[in-house]
Amino acid sequence: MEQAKRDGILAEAGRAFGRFGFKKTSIDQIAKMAGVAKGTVYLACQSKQDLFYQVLHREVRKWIADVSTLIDPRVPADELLLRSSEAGVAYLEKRPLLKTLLFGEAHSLLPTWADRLDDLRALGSENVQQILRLGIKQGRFVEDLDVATTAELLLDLQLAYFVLHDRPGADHDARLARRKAAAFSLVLNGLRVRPDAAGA
Amino acid sequence: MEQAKRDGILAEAGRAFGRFGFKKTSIDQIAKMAGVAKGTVYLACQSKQDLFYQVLHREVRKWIADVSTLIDPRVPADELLLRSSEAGVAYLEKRPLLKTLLFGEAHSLLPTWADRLDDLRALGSENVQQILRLGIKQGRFVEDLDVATTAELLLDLQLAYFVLHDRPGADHDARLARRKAAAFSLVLNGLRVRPDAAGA
DNA sequence: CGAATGACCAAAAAACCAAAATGGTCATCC
DNA sequence: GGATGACCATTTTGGTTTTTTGGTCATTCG
Repeated sequence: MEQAKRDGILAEAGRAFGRFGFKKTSIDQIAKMAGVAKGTVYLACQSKQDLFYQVLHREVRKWIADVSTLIDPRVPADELLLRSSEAGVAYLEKRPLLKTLLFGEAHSLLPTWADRLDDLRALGSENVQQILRLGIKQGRFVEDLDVATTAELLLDLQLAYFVLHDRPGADHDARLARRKAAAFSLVLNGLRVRPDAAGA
Repeated sequence: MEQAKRDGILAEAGRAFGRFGFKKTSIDQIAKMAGVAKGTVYLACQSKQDLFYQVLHREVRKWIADVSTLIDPRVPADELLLRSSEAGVAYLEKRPLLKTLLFGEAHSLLPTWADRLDDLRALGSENVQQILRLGIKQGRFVEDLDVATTAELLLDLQLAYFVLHDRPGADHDARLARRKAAAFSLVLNGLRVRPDAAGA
């Protein structure tokens, strides 16, 4: 199938899933939105689930691409970690598709889903890995670091934290700021090679 | 109302909520299990929600009490943090009531619920706070630490992590171990005053 | 007299079922 | 040969009735 048509279908599917969620979106609907017949949609995917996954996969790739533009080897890795974290969250805010789909429905789907989510997570942690490696090269982060594991950890914390604390409230912003500060203090000081005398 | 009767009602309510969840448990059922009439249950609580909250509150207190037995001022606070974290998770495994109720249903209840959950969380973070303060007194943790915020942070991370990763899988244990190691390396190195030359 | 009871009520949930919609296929057509 | 949409088995929906439930309170009991 022609790439342009595939792109169109995936784009419309993304719009639909984003607006109505997985369950409330029908293939007929997507087909109509994309201006093709239902059978054609099934030339671009194996099943509705697969379609959903393809959409998420694209979205995560875009996310990574967006955030990775920040990575400048001349900037200290600590600073990059902070920036990329904020950019990542901002991106999630700006494009609710990922947030909604990743956290809202993804959990309650097929058993195979967990594995695919892991794939997405691994993909999403690539940026953090890059920064970690940069930090090691810069001599700012400890050398004996399980980069892959630590990157996934940081990503999860970022996501978990984001989800855990987006409920509204009066002193919400102040508390969130305190928490962010505490978290970064913890994480960064742990990463720094050796904050002897001068640094603090 | 007599304390023993109140205890009995709360105990049965806990059993019922733990087995069937909040929605699928009826007051009639609890009353029957506790061997009292329905009206009597309402002498021990204001509403079903209140009853649920009282049960959770007790459970959290027991949890704290259980874990706090570990806190021995002669033990290095780093070690205590590790132990209490593992004990806390073990406790959750052993008594699924808390886990189920805190993560399963608590989120989707009344708007007021969020506040009460915060209360419970604050309560649950007391142990961690104690350890943090001990660590500062021992000269092992940095002095300028937002103890309350950091404690809640650590507790949340512990819980979030636990929930996020209890899905089964082949290499589950190995991955979890790696992640735990990475997390503790991050957190502890961040907390330590100054890991100069000797420590590493 | 105060603590405990259970019949009672409005409101919510479950049970039921017919009608509509949905995921997925495939013979047919351009 | 890539695209189509009528077609089918299975779900989901909408509306209705029946049952259960949270909560109350006049009455009873110790």
